[in-house]
Amino acid sequence: MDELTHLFKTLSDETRMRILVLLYHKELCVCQLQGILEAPQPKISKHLSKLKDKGFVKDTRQEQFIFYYLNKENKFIQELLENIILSIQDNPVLKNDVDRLGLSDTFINAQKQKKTK
Amino acid sequence: MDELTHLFKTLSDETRMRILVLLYHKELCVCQLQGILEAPQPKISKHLSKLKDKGFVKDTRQEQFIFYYLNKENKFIQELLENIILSIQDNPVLKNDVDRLGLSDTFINAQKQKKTK
DNA sequence: TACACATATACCCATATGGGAATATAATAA
DNA sequence: TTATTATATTCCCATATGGGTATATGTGTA
Repeated sequence: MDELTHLFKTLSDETRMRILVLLYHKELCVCQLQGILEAPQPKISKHLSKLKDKGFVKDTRQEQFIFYYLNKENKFIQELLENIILSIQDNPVLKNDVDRLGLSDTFINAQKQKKTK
Repeated sequence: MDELTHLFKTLSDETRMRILVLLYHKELCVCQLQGILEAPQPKISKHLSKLKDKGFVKDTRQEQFIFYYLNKENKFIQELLENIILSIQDNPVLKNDVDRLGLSDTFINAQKQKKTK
């Protein structure tokens, strides 16, 4: 029982929902989410930690960055997000976040860009 | 935005979820829910009040009882509950609640039964 | 009217939750 | 090794939430 209610509790936070919608489109590291959502780093990290605990996302380190991505094995969140994406036009906040996804590379710092050249 | 997260917040309580699953099967008054869920009356009333505020349920008075039923116009909750019902075998608590639905008439008091005869 | 029952509300308390600031940890760079 | 960057964690506070008890409101009945 707890599982079901805890699942909804995890979804009942605006920041977490915004993160999930963004990750649905693209895997992102903490600093990218920080930039897109314009939120302090501990805030992002704490929500990611909760999302990971609940099995919504997974993470992988790539050099100095830790990238988060949706846990594809979690069918529930996958389908739910698809439905939310479909109605995203109704939601200015989520729509704007997704628009800002184009900026994501901006938030990977200069060092990284130097290396990849 | 708030709407989406508040919606999940409303679903993230065990008692409310149990009530919704029961109402999916049958409209019920407060005293019947009290009996099935074995919970105090104010607790039931308060959760029903929240479910009503959020547009999940509606109510109608029939003599001294107030019956609650799912708001059929709310497609979201309707579909969500269908999915939960499908997986209800996995959930001992919800399964037991639905089994106890057969007792619902028991919790309508003697006066009512006298009148309807 | 007075009483009984069904339901709603108010009040209080304990706990959970989210956020900010500071700090810790881990990896890379110099 | 030291410094810098990326991320995680800790601590504290304000607020939200759910539950219990008591009480209020509303309806039907004697």
